[in-house]
Amino acid sequence: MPRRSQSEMAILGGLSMQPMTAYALREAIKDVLGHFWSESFGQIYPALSQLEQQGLVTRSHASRPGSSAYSVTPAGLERLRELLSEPVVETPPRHGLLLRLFFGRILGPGQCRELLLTARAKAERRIAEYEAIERKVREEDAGSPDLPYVLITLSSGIHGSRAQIEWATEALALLGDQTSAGNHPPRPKESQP
Amino acid sequence: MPRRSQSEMAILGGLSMQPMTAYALREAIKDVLGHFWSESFGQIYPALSQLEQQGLVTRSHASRPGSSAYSVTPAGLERLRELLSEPVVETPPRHGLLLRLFFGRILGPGQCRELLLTARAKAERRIAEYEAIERKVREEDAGSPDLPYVLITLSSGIHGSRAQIEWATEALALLGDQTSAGNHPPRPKESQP
DNA sequence: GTGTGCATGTAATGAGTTACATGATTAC
DNA sequence: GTAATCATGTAACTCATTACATGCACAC
Repeated sequence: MPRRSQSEMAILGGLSMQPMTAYALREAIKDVLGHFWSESFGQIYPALSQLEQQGLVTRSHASRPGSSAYSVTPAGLERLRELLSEPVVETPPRHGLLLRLFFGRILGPGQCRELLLTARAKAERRIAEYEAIERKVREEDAGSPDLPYVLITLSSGIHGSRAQIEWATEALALLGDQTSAGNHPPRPKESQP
Repeated sequence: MPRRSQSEMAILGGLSMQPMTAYALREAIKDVLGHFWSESFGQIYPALSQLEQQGLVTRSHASRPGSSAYSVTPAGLERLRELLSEPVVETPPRHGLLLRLFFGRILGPGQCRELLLTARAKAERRIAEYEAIERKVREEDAGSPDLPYVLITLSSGIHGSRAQIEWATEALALLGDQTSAGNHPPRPKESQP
């Protein structure tokens, strides 16, 4: 369960869906897994060489000289299954927005409101993105055995974003939601219902 | 914007609420900010020495010899305000559960279901924790100017967890939920308790 | 012929965790 | 007295990002 093998998992998983070059793999991770995963070049290239040495992937010469497409070997698929079965590694949380709001007394209600409005707007944009992708994959990948799983990860994003919108709205109300730019002193709230 | 200053922010913020030793600060970050922030010893001690050199915190001899409590200087408070105003640093996502589900075809529906059930159970436990903390702070910190901000961060956790429960339930249904271990009928939207 | 995109890789750098070494104090 | 907790600090290590160096191919 070292963190290292998390990258391995993403790489083998990506290649298991479709053989491709390292460059394309990185693009795919950015575009497709982007909402919940990230890998950089500095990870992917060394990891691929290592996977090749272990016989978990093979490189075959692609159309263009100098470029090579990787694909997963049967042993690699076995390894992937193994990795996927390992317990989820929890990454230590680092939620900058919440940290700022926690110290909101220092920052003042005005700036806190701005932070919340921005976060809400972002969440709204994210939902639109997710729904667009959902429509796309439902059409393009109709019938694919991967489709339900792709939909599940998308759904997670949508649920999370919706929750953030509700939360931000509630928090704004708690801070005394005047949507004007004017400076209002923090009116003490009545005891919460 | 450098990530480094994120630790500074957490440290100054923590000390701004109450002067304490480095050890106590770490405990506080673990217990109080734990849901959305983390710092380790290896970060805190060097950062504190640096902050002291910059005159942003001062150490005063505490009750016990060999231990010293830190408190924020006026300059430190100014710096904190500055840091809090800087744009939120987005950390690259690394969501192990979603990665596994995305490759769910490899893992198979059975193991995916298990993952979802575990995630849902965890979210339920988290909600109970948050609600316990909420009751506690409403009582202990009643009237404190920090209270509304603490409640906002707690509320974020509760909303997020509720969303995860709903998502997991939906996903389980999508995968063909035979095991109704723990019945989760759609929760009617209600005003807060 | 030049800019953009595809493609590969290495080096520098920094962030952050963990383990270790050390010792005082408190509780039993 | 001894175990647990409080307390401080450093060193080693891992993980990951970013910048850099390089070059081909294709469109305009």
